[in-house]
Parts: sequence; structure tokens; C-alpha cells
Amino acid sequence: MSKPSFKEQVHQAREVAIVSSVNRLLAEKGFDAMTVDEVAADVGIAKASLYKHFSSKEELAATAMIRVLDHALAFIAILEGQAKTGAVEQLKAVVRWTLQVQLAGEMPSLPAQNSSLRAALTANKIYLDRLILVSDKLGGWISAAQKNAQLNRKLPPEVILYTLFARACDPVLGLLKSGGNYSDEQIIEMLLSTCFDGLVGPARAKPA
Amino acid sequence: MSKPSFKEQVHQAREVAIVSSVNRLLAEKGFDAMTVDEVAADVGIAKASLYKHFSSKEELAATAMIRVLDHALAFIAILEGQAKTGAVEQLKAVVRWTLQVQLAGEMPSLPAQNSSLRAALTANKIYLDRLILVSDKLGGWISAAQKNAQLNRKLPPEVILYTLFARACDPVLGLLKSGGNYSDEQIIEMLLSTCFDGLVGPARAKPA
DNA sequence: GTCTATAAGAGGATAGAC
DNA sequence: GTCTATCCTCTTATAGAC
Repeated sequence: MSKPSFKEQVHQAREVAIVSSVNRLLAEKGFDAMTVDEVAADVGIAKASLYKHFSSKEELAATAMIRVLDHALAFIAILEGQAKTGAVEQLKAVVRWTLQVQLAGEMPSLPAQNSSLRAALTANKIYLDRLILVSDKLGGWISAAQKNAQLNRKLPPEVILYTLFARACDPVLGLLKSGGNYSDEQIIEMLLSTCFDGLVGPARAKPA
Repeated sequence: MSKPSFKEQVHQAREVAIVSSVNRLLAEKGFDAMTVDEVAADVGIAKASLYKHFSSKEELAATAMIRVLDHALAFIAILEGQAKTGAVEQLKAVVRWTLQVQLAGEMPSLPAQNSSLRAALTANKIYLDRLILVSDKLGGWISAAQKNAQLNRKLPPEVILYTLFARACDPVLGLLKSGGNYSDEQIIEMLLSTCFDGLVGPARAKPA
């Protein structure tokens, strides 16, 4: 790699600032309610300047999503480097991290139905690449956990993967948070409980 | 009640047709992507005529939500009239019904973040009334199930209620449906399993 | 690359005739 | 109450000077 020039560093820094604003606004208002004017105002530059860095609102959102996936991959890498724990514990750690990001107001939320956004995401190689990387890592842990019977063997791994991904946009978190009756830590533990042990609760007795 | 005139019946029938269209479009595209022009075209009337029946797009959505809640209440009433089964079984039946409605493409999906919509809903007495009725019915079953230890006693009833409500907009259903690898019945059973028994699966042994 | 100014168009809501 | 035609605001995106 060649040393980046000062100009390039400024350019990069500005893009980082843009993506940070986009990420926060996506978490706060969602894709549809977020306007490009808001983003520009939040960053403190003119809207036309934004479009010199990113060609569309969809690309802004895609870049924010890529950043989140990169953070997830970094967290997963840390887990992999730690002392060997059970696969289920690693999956729980990832979900816990996801919930913490949401509680911090930093989890971008994209509507599943928006067609222009979906088109942009499925056409984005970098986004898809990161998504597959995360899926593969989690998929490995899921299959390990099923081998140990730590996770229900009757569920297709795909279903478990989707269910874990869905924790990143669980509306229950927002409801509990806005209700104000529970601490962040309590919310996280309750959601982990309902996700892994279900509403019925943990197994009452271990098999002999 | 006085006998409705023919004119009033036509009026009512038209409104029913409007709400049906709105309901289907809300399920298909969501509130933001749905346009009033589309609704008018789908019903087959002019947009201005729509506004003689409903004063805003938000009111259209609220009316559709009220209809869904009324259907839910009707289903709950049927369950109450049936031979006595466990409270958990009744809750599962309600969730199963919710999933069936989604699979049929008839569950309106409203974004949680849209502020104008939220304002209209929280100001709508009829909507709030129905929502409370459903919550009370489910709340009764939840507390009964917790007394029997059929549901985890450590979870606040409120958390269980929210978790059940959230099944009505679970993105996992849409992902599995669009994947095409499972029948509707399989999807329903898997989602019921992850909801009540969690990813870990059902208790492997009963306490002595 | 940054700015101001504006094009271009979508979409919610209404005017006014019938 | 229904229609056609229109208004008006908001929002994405770009033109063109510097």
C-alpha cells in the first residue's frame, strides 16, 4: 500500500463522518424518513457535496450497513481469538453485542419492503460479501452447537441464522426501552432468554 | 338500531372495499411505499372520492389496523368458547392465526418509526380500545400460563405480550416464505417452536 | 470538491363542476 | 359523493460558478 496523501486522508475522514451521520440517522428514523438534506446538515456540508462522495441515498445506506457488518466481523474475530467456549456462548455473545448496538442507537434499520433499496443492496458486491462472511461464521457456530445438542437439531440451520439476524431489528427492544421500566442490562438478558430458551423458559431438568 | 337505508348500505360496502384494498397493500408494500393513488386505483374510484370517506392516509391505515384487531378479537372469542384447553395452547393458537394471516398476505405492516402515523394511531380511540381489548385477553392467558409454569415465570408478562405481538411482523417468516424451501405449515410450526421453545429447543426432560 | 440555486417528479390533499 | 384537474410541499438529484 502506498502512503495516502494528506488530501486523501481528508477525503477519507469526511466520508467516515458522512457514514457516521447516516448510521445514526438510519437508526433513529429509518431509511424512508431519513432525508439527504438531513444528512448533509448533520455532517455540515452542502447536499451537492454529498453526491460527490455517494451517488444515491441507497448507496449511503449500503455503506452504513457495510460498516455495521465490518464491526460485527471484528467482534466475531475477537470471540474466535478468545479461550475456547461453547458455540452457543459465542452465538449469544454476538446477539448480546447486537442488542447493545441497538440500545446505543447505532443499529441502522432498513425497511425490508423498499424495492429501490433492496435492489441497491443485492447489487452491492461489497455488502453481499460481508453478509456472506458473517453468515458463514455464524453458520459454523450454529452447526457446531447443533452437533452438541446445545441448539435444537430439528430446526434447519438457516432458520436459526435468520432468527438470530432478526434480533438486530426486534421491535420488542424498542418497546421495552421506551417503557422505561428496565435497565439496558435487564432488557438484554430478557431478550436473550426469549431468543434462546423461548417463552416457556429453560429446560427444567437435564437429561440423565 | 334503525334499519340502514339502501344508500347507507352502499356507502358501507364501499368503505369495506376501500379497507380491504388498504389492508392488502399495507401487507404487500408497507405504509410508506403505499400511495393513496394506488389505493384509489385498486378500489376503482377517484382519489378525491377516497378523501370523502377518510381524511388522511394515516386514517386509512388506522382503519385497516382496527379491522385486523377485530378479526383477532373474533378469533379469541372462538377460542374462549371452545372446550377448556391450556392457556399456553390458546396463546399458541393465536400466534398460529397471526402467522397464517401473514402468509396469506393480509397482515398490514406499519413502520414503528413513522411519526405522523404513530401520532394518528395513538390519537385514535377506537384503535387504542381494540388494542387494549386484545392485550387484556392475551394478558389473562399469559398470567394463567405463568401460574401453571407453562410459561417462564421469570419473564415479566409485559415482555411476553410484546414478544407475542412481535410475531405479527417477524421478518423471518418473509425470508422463509420467499426462500421457497418450506411449506406454509412447516414455516408456522418452526416459528411457533422458536417462539415458545427457543433456539435451544423444548425441555429434554420433565422434572420429577 | 465545495458551494448556491434549481430542475424534476412523486405524492398527499383539495377545488369546483356535476 | 363522484369525478377531473390542479395545487403545493417535500425530496432526490444535478447544473454550473468558484
